[in-house]
Amino acid sequence: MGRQPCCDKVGLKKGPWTAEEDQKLVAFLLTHGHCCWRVVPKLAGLLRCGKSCRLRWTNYLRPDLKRGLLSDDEERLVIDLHAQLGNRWSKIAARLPGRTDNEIKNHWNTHIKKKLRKMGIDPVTHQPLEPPRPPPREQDATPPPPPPEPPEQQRPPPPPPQEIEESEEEEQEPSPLIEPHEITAPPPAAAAEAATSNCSVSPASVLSPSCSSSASAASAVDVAEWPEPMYMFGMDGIMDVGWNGLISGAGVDVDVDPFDHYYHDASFDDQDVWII
DNA sequence: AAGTTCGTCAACCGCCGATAC
DNA sequence: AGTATCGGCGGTTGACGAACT
Repeated sequence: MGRQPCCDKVGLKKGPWTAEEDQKLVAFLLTHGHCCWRVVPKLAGLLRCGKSCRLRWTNYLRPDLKRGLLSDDEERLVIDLHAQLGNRWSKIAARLPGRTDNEIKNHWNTHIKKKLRKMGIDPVTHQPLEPPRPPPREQDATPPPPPPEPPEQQRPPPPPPQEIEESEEEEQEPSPLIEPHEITAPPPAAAAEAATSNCSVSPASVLSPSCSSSASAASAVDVAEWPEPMYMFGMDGIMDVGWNGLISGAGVDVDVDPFDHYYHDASFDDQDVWII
């Protein structure tokens, strides 16, 4: 006897999220934290799969996310890490605070790959590209060893010059290019947005590290009791208003840095970086 | 101005390891 | 011990806007 299914996938909405759905999800997670994703959509009043909620939250709604293009420093770091880790985007993302694996993966595929190729570097092996060869003649059909760009998933990551140690005690954590304090004081691009946000909130329930039903029950603001302002702005509003506004709108006590819990336990080691 | 192509990125899909039952 | 689900990951898709013809 296993667990209950995540979702029956019947009658569940797919596709782009609406502002209202975002608001519901954000409000719910900020007040309750996520106990287990399977029940989040139900409790939040969403016709979404829990998986979809998790994805939306981690890739778009998380309050600590930086928006916009990666800086040059971040880009360099991504390239460095990719050379060592290969396509392990989550590991790479764990070392870039405020960035998601999806974002990095997209940026890699759309920007960095091209850049590296232009520079004559193979984005897969990080070695200089071979000079273009004349097309093989028809008769010698035996394909030349390594094809220009074999499917990446079939290749192991390039042999790391020095494999990044992932164990906690041994890991020589390169001090992240972006220090935690820089997240609370985001880069110029985000500064204006952040200016409206003193980031002085942390719903205790959001801090609950795991499925502590007591925490969510004790501090829970019943979904039905969400304050009206929660619904007074659209998704753009969420970003514009800033998290102060969003959180205060959610009726949550505001006396702690809302982002603290994200880096408080950050080891930049594994997926456990983002403790909610 | 209209049509086409290209680039970007949010979201989905399917797989896998961990874990609850 | 075995089974089924959860949560997370990486790959892929498709919608949309920008650039180009």
